[in-house]
Amino acid sequence: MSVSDYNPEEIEKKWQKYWEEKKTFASYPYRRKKYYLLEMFPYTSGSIHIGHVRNYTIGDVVARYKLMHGFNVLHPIGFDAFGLPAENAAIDKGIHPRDWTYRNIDNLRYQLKRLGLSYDWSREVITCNKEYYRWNQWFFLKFYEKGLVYQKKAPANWCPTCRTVLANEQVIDGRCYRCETPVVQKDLKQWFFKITNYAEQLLEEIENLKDWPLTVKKMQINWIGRSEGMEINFELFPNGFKIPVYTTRPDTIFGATYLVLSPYHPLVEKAIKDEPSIKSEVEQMRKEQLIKGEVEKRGVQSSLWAINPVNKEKIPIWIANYVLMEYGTGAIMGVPAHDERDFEFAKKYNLPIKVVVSPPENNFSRGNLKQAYVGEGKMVNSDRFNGMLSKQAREKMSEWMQSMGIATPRVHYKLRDWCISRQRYWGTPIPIIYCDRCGTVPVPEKDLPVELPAEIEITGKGGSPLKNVESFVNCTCPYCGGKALRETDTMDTFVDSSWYFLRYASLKREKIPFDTQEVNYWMPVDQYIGGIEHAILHLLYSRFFTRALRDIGLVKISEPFKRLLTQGMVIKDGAKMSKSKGNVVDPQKIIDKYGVDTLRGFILFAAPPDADLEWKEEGLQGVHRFLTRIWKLVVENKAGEWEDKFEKIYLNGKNREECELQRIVNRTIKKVSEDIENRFHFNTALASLMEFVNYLYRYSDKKSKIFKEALQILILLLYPFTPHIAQELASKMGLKEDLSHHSWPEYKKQLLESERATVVIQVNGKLRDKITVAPNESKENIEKEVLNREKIKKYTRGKVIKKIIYVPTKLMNIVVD
RNA sequence: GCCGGAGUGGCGGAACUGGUAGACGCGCUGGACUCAAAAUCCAGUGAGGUUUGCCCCUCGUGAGGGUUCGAAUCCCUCCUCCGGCACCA
Repeated sequence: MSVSDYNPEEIEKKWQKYWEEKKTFASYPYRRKKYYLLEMFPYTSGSIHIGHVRNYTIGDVVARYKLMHGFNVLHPIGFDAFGLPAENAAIDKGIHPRDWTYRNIDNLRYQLKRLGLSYDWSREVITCNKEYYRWNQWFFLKFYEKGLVYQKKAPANWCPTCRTVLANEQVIDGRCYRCETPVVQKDLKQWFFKITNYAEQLLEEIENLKDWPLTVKKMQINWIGRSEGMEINFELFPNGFKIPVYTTRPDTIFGATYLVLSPYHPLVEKAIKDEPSIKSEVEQMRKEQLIKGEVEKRGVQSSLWAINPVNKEKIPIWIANYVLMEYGTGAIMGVPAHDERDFEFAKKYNLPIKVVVSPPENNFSRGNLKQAYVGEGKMVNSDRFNGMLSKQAREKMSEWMQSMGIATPRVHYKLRDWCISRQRYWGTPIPIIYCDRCGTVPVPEKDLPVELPAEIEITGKGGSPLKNVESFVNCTCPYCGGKALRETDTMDTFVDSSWYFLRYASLKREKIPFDTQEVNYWMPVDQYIGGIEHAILHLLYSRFFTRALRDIGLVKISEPFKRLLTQGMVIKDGAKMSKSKGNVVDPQKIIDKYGVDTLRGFILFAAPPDADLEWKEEGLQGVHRFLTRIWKLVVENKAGEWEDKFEKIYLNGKNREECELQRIVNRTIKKVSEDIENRFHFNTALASLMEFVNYLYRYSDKKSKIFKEALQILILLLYPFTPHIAQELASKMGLKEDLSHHSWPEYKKQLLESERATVVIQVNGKLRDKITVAPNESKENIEKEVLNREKIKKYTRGKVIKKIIYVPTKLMNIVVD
């Protein structure tokens, strides 16, 4: 490479080996103040990509920084090893999912180690090991006992050609990703976790997550989707059968001109019986509803009629594709004047539109609306409520309807129960047995784990692959001893990732999922770092799981992740890196060329962690140059032994240059510490280190003791970012200690400011001059001085000085007429 | 449509609570070293104007208004891009 003998590969491998042999990053409970740092574990696909490197590098900086502050840091890693791609590999390449997965894990582990990350490898978790997934089964049984698990029919994506169930991500534009056959929906009996039991808690307690990004919190709030309204009973005419509808606008009930049932509403069967000609129409609508996205509204009028309970009006009952069975009661009152969707529908089918809320402007002609009016206003056409404000009417009418026994207040959520059944092989078997005599029975705890059979043929055809493994399917009922069949679905892999952080936090774990005492010591995770794509599902499921385990008595806490950082994407040529775009950068190649420290340094320097990062090869060279400059600076100027009395640097400044160096050292320590601690702005921290290095290059007396001390500080500050070169240079300077055990330098407040401050002088807010003053100089003295300056006189001559604003040590603004 | 986030030099990005806009890096230009190149080191680098030259002036943070002594930062209106949700009654 050149003059410098900085050889990244050699020193990086050397220190990686050292850390591994010394178990530098092994952690044990109950000592000192704990700090649990976690990055989202990788899915076991092929190899590490730049996104992983970014994620794990950010974490590593924080881990090493916290270690230097004396924290007992828990920093584990593992592998999210169950999932669909393993089965795809089996189909495409004929490799057993298990072999594919373990081969990938070996590769990933090797690559992660080459990144020099400060992991406690002894805590590694691999979710496809039976030692791990048996506890998924155990939790399933516990949840079952608690009534948090139930089974119901639910539609699954079905490809008629492949004769298999597809995951949502395998359905592309309504077609099978493999053969492009249109996907149909098929009702299957599936297992659900009752996450909706926790909907209110999960929503309310979002506000306790003070250190989570606002966007993630907003996304979860929207996802849970709480709404308050009334359930109002309409009556079927003439027999009085009750049809409850849910609305958030009970104030508009006098404007209901029809009633709509979801095509899946139970009453629809009766409607079809009465009027068989609508059957095909209804079936068409049912199909339409299963397709994602908005379709044109359509419906059909049934032969049924309903009575509006407040005015006894007889209104028609329609069946329409825009009403969902899963939300509310599956039936709505149609108020076209005040609901956009009802309006669109009523226009299409010429249904009457009755205004009951008059907007404040109040000049709209009845029956001639261009669009629905959804805002607040004055009640009209609403009997005794006329003239009342709609907001008030909402309360009064609710009370009134309640007192008549026709309505009850209701809260609804968009959040649905979590369907955990997957018709897949490579996942955790659901521990359930179907017995003809005893029915659906859970596998007894003592029989866990229900092991995934090794012998399997995966074809991508048919239903659950486990159905064809007779030795798996056929079993005996644990209660009556008779012949029985096993459940052949496996669990959603989000179950695996909903508690892995608890498993990490426990060293004793053969006979238990985790040690409660240890987990109570380590939890919650103090800092969690990962991609924004997990903002909803993974993070919400983990919050649910933690609460469920709390209620079973296994953990104390409710929130698993105290502080969350969602890192931005890595962009190249204006697009997210992806194989299909062909813009993928292989981290291994970068490491081979520049070393890990350069790669880490660049990723940290190019953008703050929560912003997207633009990949630029040239930027790497800049960071490499920076590291080489440090290398040269230290190697050429180190002298004597590493001196561990850093306080000297605060006291020993004798001449002007030394005093300036002191000041810069102190400012740099402050800047780097605060950038890491408060904001994770590693880019600006590194920028200040670059400025520091540039200054040290210009420093004249490089043989002085104070200069050597400055170099030591530089190395300490550098360590979290580029640990290998920092550790090597420290050792070259004679330090025997591991830098992660060395204390972080502290700055002295009184040495941050210089004896002279530069004050900017403005006239009417425009920069005109600068002046250096003593920091404690009085406003009056500075004023006197400033107003006498020729430059300033030029602007004040002949003008009236109205005001002078002085911001001490920073700025003086002279305001003239 | 609704909810977030972002728009700053040729580029990535700084400016933390309103107080010198453009730190740091890349790129580019010039110089030193060299037979030459690479590497390295030093200097310059928002746009425009003015000047022999240091100087100095004007404009400038997506657009337009406003608040303020002072706005990239706060308020209003709008545009563009990115992400999430999307018939949830």
